[in-house]
Amino acid sequence: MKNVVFMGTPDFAVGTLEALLNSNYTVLAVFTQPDKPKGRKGELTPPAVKQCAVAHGVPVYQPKRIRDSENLVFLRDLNPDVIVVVAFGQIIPKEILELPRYGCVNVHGSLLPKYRGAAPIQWAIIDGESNTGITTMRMDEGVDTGDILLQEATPIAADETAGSLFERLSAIGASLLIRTLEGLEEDKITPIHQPEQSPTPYAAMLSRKDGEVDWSMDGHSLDCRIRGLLPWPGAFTWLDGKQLKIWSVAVRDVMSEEDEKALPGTVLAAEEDGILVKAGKSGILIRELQLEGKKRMEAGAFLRGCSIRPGTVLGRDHSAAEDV
RNA sequence: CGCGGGGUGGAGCAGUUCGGAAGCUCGUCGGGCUCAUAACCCGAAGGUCGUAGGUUCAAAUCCUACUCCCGCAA
Repeated sequence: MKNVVFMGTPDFAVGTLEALLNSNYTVLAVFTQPDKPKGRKGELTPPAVKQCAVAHGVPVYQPKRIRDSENLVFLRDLNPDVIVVVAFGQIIPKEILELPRYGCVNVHGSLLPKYRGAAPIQWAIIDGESNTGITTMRMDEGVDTGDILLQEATPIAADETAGSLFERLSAIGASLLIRTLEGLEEDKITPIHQPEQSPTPYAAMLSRKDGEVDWSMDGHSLDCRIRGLLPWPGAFTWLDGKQLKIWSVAVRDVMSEEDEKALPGTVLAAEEDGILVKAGKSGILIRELQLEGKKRMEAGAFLRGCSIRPGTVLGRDHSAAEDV
């Protein structure tokens, strides 16, 4: 086995592509998503994988629909021994899956069958899992349901964010893929069939809306959720009708009797080390935040310029009533 | 030309509506109180008010252009 076609799109896939480029395998071509408008000005930006491929002089193809028959014809001509797919972002049709001799190998950011779907890394943190990992699998027609080839686990730290976990898993994925290809070649891997049902809900892609904080959730769950949402889409709530982004929190369980009665989202205290907010039946200390139009800053700095009285209620439903 | 907020000593902000002495909460430095302190009291330093131009007797404030940062939308 020598010739590889790579399909991938975001940062997460770049590590694996680089590992392939630095290996004995030959990357015939790279498939990635079309350039998309990005940022405040909507400038057309190429995906991270494209930038990497271009830098290494590998031919890049950006079909809008991988299903279109011309792609199948083209791939047939390339005749790769294997197609490596990492966070590509399009469903690959059966005809392509069956094309290469060794099939299509996918690098997935969870320990399958857990967390099938587009955002496995984030959801593992949101659910408060104590560990997760990388799975390489031979793709079939289902989403992340193919036979498992190799797995490597990594613990989820107490202060883990999706961003930090992404970085780590990206590196693990790169090395695990190379080992997987070598293992396949030497016929040393026994594929393991996945159970029909995943033990976890489908890990759907996150959107900005998922970032709105539900203060009725208890402190620990909220902490996990906020960390799972960082750095994108991020968690936010509302203060006086303005959006307030939350960057860093700590769970606080100890509450006075009076605090027990407070509504979820109520500010219980605002001090140098943070803003204590009622969350579910416990509390959350907001340590780093960012008000709409302002920069990210620590709670102490924020309070020096903008005082928040205890009793203020954060959230959409209360911001309107605040003015009364 | 997508919508909106902002740039004021080292940090975070007020002041701009209605032009007329540069303020607030901290930090820093010096002194005092104290067994002691990040606590308290007294004092000091530190700012071309994003840049350039314009109006005016007078501009942080009004007008024009530019620039940088941020929230939303995609």
